Amino acid sequence: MVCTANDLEGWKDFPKGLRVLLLDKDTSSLAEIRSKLEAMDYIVTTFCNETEALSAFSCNPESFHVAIVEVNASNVDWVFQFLETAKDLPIIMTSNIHCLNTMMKCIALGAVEFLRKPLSEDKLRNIWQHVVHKAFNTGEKGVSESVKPVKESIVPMLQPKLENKPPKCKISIETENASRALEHDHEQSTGSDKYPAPSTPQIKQGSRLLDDGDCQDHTNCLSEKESGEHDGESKSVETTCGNAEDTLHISEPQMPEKIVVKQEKDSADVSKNDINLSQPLIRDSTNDTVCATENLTKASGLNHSYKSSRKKMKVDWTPELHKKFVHAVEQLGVDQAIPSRILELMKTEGLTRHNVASHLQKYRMHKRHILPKDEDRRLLHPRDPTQISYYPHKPIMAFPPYHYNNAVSMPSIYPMWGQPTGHPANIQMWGPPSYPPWQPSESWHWKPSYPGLHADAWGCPVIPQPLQGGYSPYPQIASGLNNTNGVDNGCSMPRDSFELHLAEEIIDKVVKEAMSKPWLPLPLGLKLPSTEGVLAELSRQGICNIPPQNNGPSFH
DNA sequence: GGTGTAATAT
DNA sequence: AATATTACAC
Repeated sequence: MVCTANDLEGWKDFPKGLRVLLLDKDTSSLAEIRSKLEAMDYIVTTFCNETEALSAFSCNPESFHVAIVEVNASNVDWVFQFLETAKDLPIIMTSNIHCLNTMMKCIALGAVEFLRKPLSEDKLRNIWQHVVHKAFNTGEKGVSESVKPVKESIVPMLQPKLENKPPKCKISIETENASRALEHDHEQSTGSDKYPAPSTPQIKQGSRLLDDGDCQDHTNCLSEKESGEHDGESKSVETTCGNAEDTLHISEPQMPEKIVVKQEKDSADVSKNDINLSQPLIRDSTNDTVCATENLTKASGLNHSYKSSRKKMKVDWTPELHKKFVHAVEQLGVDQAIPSRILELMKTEGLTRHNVASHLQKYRMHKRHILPKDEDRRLLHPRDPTQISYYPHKPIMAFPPYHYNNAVSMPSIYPMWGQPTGHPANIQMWGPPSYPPWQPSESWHWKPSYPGLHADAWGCPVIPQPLQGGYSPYPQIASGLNNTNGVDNGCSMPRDSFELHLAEEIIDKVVKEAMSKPWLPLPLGLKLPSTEGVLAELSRQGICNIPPQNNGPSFH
């Protein structure tokens, strides 16, 4: 075959660079089509002469991924011959004439589509789909092992439309148009349900032979509305991939990461073989069917359930996906980390801006709730773990410092998760991997370990607690001093951690100085706890009477 | 129309 | 509980 599934796997900007053989007697038509194709970044080789075209193809069949061949009264025989010769090449016929017999014969001989002139840009844009179709439907030898299950799943996906026998969706792989075609069919209830979109992978070409010959009707189901970005992303995963380049989803690292749709219940029903669990997951909260796909996924291949199945896909923010997210945020920097940009960087199929926004919101909230405290503590607490630790059970520096105006490269400090082989439930995805798992609720809504202590209300250390366990408020230190889990977190400190270390020592000195000499003004950077905070805290601890003179350290 | 946030729904 | 959705302000 000219283009195999394996070829497509490494094709990053697909369908850009698609090599098109274009044959047309009419030079003006030729030029017009060529310019349209080239505008789509297709590589076009034009021919006015059949012989030249044939010889060019014969000399190097690999030069072309797809052909667009004009049929006219004079070259019909040649066309038939060409179709026989180039069976593996997806050949699209075009013509001004409208002879059903000719069309049927072309199709029967393997032409993938018959387009009536003039060719619209949409029609031309979607010629890549035939390449994909051929790549995936050219016989077992031409299909890579990894793709076979996917390919096999396509048939039951599409067959119900023809045979009215609803299968259970396990995996689907589809092109943009395939899903859009379904959507189109469903929403518009056109009478063409029997036929898959002509520009999409099809079960059998014979179905097209049943057509009345009006290619226009089913030539291209990608309407303008569909090809444009419409605001369906919040409701449908499928609709988020706006352009063709983004919509070829073949299992391949270079391709944008795919998302798996799974059902929350009944997951046992799902063929485990069909699901790549390392992929991000999207759960269809509507019908709870797990569907894994190499690309856009929907929970059911059934037309009747399509609408419901495409309602709400919950994104499962797996560690990998979250890592990707974090990486994107880091790349952009805090200032630039907005949902749309993050989404771009993440290059994750099926993920919508809304998904990212939602996650970003959560992410920011978490940072905001956790980190300011950390920052405060970092500023105000002695570093020496032998001295003070209010949070003996929790590594409060689960996150690196978060600066709104100066992004810190988190992964460089704390490689997020770092559990490539899945994510046990107890892994705290928002924290570094080298700490004992927290209860998620604790990580989200930090509460002091000791109910009596409200460190938030206290701007400075006032009630020293003996250090328990090996944890310090400063994970680097804790793990460096007491590396209980074998992860060398302390050594993974970034280059500037040395400066950080020095800064902390200085701060320690300042804090100690301030505590030992409470009569002196507080140095910059240290602030007093509010009176309300002090009183509230004292009252929480059952201290209602404040003696005129305090023993021990005091800021008053 | 995108973004951020909080509240609310699923 | 996690995520999506919504409403609102900017």
